[in-house]
Amino acid sequence: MVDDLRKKTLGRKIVGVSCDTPRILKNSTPRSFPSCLIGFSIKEITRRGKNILFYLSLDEKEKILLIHPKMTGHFLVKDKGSKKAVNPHVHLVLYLEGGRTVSLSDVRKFSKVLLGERETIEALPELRYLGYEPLSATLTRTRLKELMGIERRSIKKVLLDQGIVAGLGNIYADEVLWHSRVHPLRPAHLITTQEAAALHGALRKTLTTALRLRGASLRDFRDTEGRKGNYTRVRVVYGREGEECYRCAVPVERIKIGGRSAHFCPRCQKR
DNA sequence: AGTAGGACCTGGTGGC
DNA sequence: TGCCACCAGGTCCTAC
Repeated sequence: MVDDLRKKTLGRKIVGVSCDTPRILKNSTPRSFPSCLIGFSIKEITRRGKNILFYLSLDEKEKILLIHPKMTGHFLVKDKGSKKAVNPHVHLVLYLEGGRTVSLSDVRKFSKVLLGERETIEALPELRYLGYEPLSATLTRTRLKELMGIERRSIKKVLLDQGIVAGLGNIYADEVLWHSRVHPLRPAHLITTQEAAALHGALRKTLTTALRLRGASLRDFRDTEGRKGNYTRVRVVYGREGEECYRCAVPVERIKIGGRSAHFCPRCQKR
């Protein structure tokens, strides 16, 4: 998402803003929000965990627009005169100089939008308490093993905890556990050094592949052109309940862990 | 400390 | 075809 947004919007000035769903604006109103953004240019776009950060500037002034797309939010970028169908789930639009628009589409309206000064945004608990970036060099396999060592919760819950590793969601957590041959209910502190190494490798490989294939789209995700991601081509367990495990042919099972579904192979993922 | 359950929303799917 | 129950990639809150 961020790569696409960077390519298409960096350096452009915001000339208009509209929002039809006040509840997604967590610290402003549809009335105050536009005037806070108009005139600012998009200087940089980054990401921390699942939060997308737009760094904006106008003369000496700087602001950050934080957007968390939650489960179903995604961005669509269009040029003036685009013939693409109007998406009925667009709830926020940034109109850029030159006629380009950046729209936030979200069927379930769970997206979260926050606007503020750099210090305000960076101090927010949703950013401050985030854990390691899974692909950063600082998350070594040794460090991952240490992190797991102090957690008595199930490994699945721990992988989904953004305060430990930031950015993994339900699909990739299941995928990573299958590749690591670790059962999702295994208490995290009981994983072996070898398993931690497998987990570390699977985490890196799964996410790198997912990025290369531009996302999963097992449900709603679309890129900024409205296209689906291709991760389904390499997906191994998520959503394959009842189908044969690719390693041992035993049917994939699905259980609930912390209210979310977990898919795994009961034979090759060790409890 | 950890987890379950509900809340926030809408739409897709499968069963009858 | 229509209706209904159930399910959903995230996170936050309360209650146990």
